[in-house]
Amino acid sequence: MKGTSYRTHGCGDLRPDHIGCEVKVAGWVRRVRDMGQFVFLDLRDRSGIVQLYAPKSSPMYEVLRTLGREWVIQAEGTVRRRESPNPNLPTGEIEIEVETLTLLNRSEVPPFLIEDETDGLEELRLRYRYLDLRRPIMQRRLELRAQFLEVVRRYLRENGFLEVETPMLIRSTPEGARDFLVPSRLKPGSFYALPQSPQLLKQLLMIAGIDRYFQIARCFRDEDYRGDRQAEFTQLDCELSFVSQSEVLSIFTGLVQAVFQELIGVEIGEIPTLTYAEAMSRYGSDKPDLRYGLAWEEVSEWASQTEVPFWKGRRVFQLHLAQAKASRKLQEKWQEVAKSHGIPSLSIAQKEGEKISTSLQKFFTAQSLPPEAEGLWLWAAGENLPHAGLGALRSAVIQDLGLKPERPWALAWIIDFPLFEQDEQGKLAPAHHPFVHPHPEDLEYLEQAPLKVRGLCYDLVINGYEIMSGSLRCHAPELQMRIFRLLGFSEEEAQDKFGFLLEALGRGAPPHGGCAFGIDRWIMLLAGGSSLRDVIAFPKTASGSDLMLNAPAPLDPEQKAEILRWISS
RNA sequence: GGUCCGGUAGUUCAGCUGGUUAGAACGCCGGCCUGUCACGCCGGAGGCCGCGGGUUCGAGUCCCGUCCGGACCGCCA
Repeated sequence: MKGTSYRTHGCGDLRPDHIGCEVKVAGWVRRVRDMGQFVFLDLRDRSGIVQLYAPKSSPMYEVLRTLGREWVIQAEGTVRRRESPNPNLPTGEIEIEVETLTLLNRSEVPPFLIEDETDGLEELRLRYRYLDLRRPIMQRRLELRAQFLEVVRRYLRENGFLEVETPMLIRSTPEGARDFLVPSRLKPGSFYALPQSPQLLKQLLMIAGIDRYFQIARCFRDEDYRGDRQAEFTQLDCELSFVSQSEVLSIFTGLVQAVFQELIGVEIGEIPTLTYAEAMSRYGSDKPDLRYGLAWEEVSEWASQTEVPFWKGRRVFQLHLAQAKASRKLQEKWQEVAKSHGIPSLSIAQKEGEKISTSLQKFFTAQSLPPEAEGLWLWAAGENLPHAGLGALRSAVIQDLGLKPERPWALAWIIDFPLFEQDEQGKLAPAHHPFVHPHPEDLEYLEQAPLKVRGLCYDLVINGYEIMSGSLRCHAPELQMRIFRLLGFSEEEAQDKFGFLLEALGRGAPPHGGCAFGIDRWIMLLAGGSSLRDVIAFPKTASGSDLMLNAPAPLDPEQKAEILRWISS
């Protein structure tokens, strides 16, 4: 740390090399320990903690012992070797014998411990976020986030990307999440929307010839929040022209490798690719947690040759754990899980040597299974097996048996997502967003069998979290219009909502595609946390309020009246 | 929008089927202590039991409403 008029060193920077030096430090009082004949004081700043010392014979003794926690002080003194070192502290071999002390500011007694292991609950920590962020562990998380941005910027710049900012006040588009709206004063009755993502703007940048773009973009979605979902969140938003899907994946594999390597020293190697169809049938999820090898296997053929009557003519999926044992209670719980996810039949068997215990007793002996196979089996059967149910069962089994991950990090590209899905009313809806380029092999039956059409899109899944999502986009206006028509937009509606895009596509749009990383979530994983709020400096609660600023808040009456005038005209 | 859990000292919590003066630990304040670093020891202060209503002789405890926080479902292209 560079010195200023307030300090010559950071508290945590002092080492035995400094013994004998006259130093000046400034920071917050972490704790005072008055021993009678002398006093110790732990002083904290961002660089760490150093112990101040004053013997009773010094005039500083009386000064130090009366200081309160979190008071801001400046101390001047001589670095000396400790009589009893503390090996748990980087500065544990030295202390500063204080000669001059300046009180820079007092502090109220803090409502919770300003320590890595705090006693404050999250609600309190959010209310006094500036105190929460004073905790070393929180500062390390902010540091990790800053390093992340640094690595990402460097990698992308080295690969020819241009960082471009796009506006926050844009217009609302009909699909997707609910928009946050901003009333316009100069055009009463009209509204801006805050971007859910810079999707269309970055496509326009490609048409502008920017070629390779990125942005650390703040995005806003007015939906309900969760531990891993905030009203505003940060995306690493990227778009490239003149690239194939595999080229996009290869460029961003490099980025992901660089981040893991430089931030946490982990070599992730190549990232395996899984199709959507494989992911769904093996793991029951399009974002499987692949730290666990456990996978469903279709055994319909084998099942039809057994005596089990309700397996005949049905599809049967099997989950086998060679080492595992499940109590009756757990088995009942899994039956509930299966039932609540619409799985028609779940059978469970436990085999040890020649002994087998199963609800299939009547139709089934130990000989029905290969002799060397042991452990726990689950069989889900039905004409129609909802994949989500298989996924929920797999998660439940992993959690309830307390399975240990086979590896700390499991990454995968998931590709070949369907382009469309059906909503509740049976209407066609984009599975991803309406600008995804259909898979060229499936283009011919776009109109005939739209649900079978795959998109040129890809997700990156890390430990069961969707960290990045992207696609190649439609660059031909005719193709984009075909998609809009399938989604039920008339020519006029499409022109009204997306006219600017269709027009731009008709003015020399290059083939292009890109992606967006949810970086809050990714940094959360890298920091080893399970809450987004721990890696965002000033996060909001699950109901979207900021407990420190007390936002959202009612308006002044005059302000409110003015807004209402704009809105209703 | 729905379901569930919680709200008691500065903090984290306990408080049984309703029953005298609502507790503990940490923190805070005062005193003592020659090497602490979660210092130790002695003493003390500290409570609209989230808010409003109801039931009851009597409510922290039961009921209704409301606000706040959390988890989950819906939602989040």
